[in-house]
Amino acid sequence: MADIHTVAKEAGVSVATVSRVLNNHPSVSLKTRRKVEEVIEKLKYEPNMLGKSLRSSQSRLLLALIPNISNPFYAKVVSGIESVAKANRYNIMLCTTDSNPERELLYYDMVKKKLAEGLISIDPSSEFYEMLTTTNRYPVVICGEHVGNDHAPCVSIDNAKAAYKAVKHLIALGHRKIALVNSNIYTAGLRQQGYLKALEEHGIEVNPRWIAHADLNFENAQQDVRELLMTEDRPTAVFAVSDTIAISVLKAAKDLDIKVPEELVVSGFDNIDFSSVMNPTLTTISQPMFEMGSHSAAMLFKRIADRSAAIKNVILDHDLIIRESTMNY
Amino acid sequence: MADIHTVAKEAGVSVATVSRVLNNHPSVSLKTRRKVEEVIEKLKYEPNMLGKSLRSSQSRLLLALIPNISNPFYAKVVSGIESVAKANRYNIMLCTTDSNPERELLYYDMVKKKLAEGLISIDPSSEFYEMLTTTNRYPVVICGEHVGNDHAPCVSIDNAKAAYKAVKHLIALGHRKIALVNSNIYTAGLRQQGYLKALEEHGIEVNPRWIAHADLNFENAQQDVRELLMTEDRPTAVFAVSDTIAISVLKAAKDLDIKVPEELVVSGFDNIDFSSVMNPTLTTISQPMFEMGSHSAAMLFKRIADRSAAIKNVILDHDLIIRESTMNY
DNA sequence: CTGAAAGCGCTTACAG
DNA sequence: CTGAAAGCGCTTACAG
Repeated sequence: MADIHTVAKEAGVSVATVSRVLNNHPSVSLKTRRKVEEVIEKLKYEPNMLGKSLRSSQSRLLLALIPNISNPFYAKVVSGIESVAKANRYNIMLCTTDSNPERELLYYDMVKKKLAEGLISIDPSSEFYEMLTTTNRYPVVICGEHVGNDHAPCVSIDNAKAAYKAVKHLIALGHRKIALVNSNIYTAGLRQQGYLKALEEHGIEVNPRWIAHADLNFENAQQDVRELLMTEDRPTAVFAVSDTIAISVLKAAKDLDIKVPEELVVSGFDNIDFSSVMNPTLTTISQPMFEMGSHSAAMLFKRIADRSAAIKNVILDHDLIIRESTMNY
Repeated sequence: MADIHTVAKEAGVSVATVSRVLNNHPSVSLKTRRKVEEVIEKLKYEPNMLGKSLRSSQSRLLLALIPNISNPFYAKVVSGIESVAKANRYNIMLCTTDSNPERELLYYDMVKKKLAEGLISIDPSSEFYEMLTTTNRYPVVICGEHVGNDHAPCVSIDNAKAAYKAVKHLIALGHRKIALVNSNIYTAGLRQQGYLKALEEHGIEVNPRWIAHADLNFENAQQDVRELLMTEDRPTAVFAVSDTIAISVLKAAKDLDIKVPEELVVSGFDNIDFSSVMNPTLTTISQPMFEMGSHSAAMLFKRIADRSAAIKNVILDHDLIIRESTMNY
């Protein structure tokens, strides 16, 4: 593969001139430019990014960390990130972590090692989250959670309040046997707070057997949820901390011949695309996914430009979307 | 940020020695190693990957291109890729393309520019696909399609045959008014061939009005599909080239009060997780997603190791999975 | 408008 | 077991 020296020699100019042509430096004469471009074309020369990035110490590359690609929620957030990155002529690369701290660290290392200039972590694991808020020294933004400090600014909705609102809705429908299906994402804790607060406000005692924990994977989640629904004294309402879990609840209910919403009402969280095509369609909380992404990216760019900039956390609005799974008949 | 020289000076050794410690070179004395490690720790030194990659001309990084992250099908393929990459101590980065040739080229450029050593393209756009099969000079593997040549080896199932099998199944149920819902992925063409072949074999005339085209996005797809179902002489069976489209068909049918499977049977393609939690559950074609990914990665490594290696295309098995959406009542 | 030269942060024969 | 030095492929003041 040709390098910049080969091109320079072939074109009868210095490597400095080739570099200037490559970077559209205005000082190159049209004639020289033409000749160099011709040689570049002829030799099919491709500039080596490693040399360029090393020298200029910028890769114009950002990382977006997501737990998995199965949850369509993340797709929307990422497209928000991409739109801002594009406007700044940066590329973004997607990294799936499976909520595995080791893998998160691996990508964080790529920032340390200068392969990328910064990173946005969407729904980080609690371990990674802890690390970021205590020892982080690199450009990082957390998306989907709002506890934070100077080590890593955050973009999120008010998760506790959103959960509170969803559970209030279930209570308003007349339910008092309300289950929570939790998961291992960090925000789940805040959503649980909202759930507890709503119950407390209405004097509903918390039944520990109705606080379940489910995997984000469908097959596992269905098994987890089935146990909850098969108990003698089963709940009449379920609040799940994620739509994928709520969809597993719908499926498990169908398998157990429990009618939704007649015998069981269900609320999810996230408003993923699939939630509106389910049968019944799913009540859920809608987060401003695109905006969460674009805000995160904007904050990251601020941090990259000024490592000591004071960046305010951003809390965005959310909506309760009522659909068939909690319709009153 | 400290660099290798700072560490060397502080430890009272040469940069060569620091480098050796970094790379676990066995020739370093225990005492020296200890001292260097101490300084690395103290200075929180992080080796710069750009310098390392430039010098050693390997980044140990692979790219996996997927059209979008909304389709859970890709998640499984990617995890197959990751398992093989991990075994080779390579990292993989996910890139979403929206089936946009420009974006595909952008990531291809990262390979050209040495940021990554190779690339696996899952369901490439036809433009990108053409480019790869004619002018590609870099380590690339195509996943999801099997036409190919020496420029880019491929891993796939026999898409035409799988579609043929699915449509045969619809015919066996007694249907003759069978619609095809197509999309813009490259494999769609092959799946259409299978559809046509099955009809032809059974002397069923092709009705052009029953060959529809849908976007892979839910909202758009539902609109596209609705038109098909609202015609006077509507089909009684639908074969969709992707599960996400088939799910849109289920949703549109529900909205139009058309009972599935009683008044309309539906088959999808891909066997994504959601297909089994739909109501009714979705008949579909299952591809060996994980294996498709792991084979692709293995082929890519072969190509990286030997740029002129002859690599055979791989065609894997598939299964027709019959579920409620085509049950006979 | 163009070139010679220094340097980005590493690795690796080579010599001792 | 260790170091001096060359070099990976670029960019960018500096000088002319």
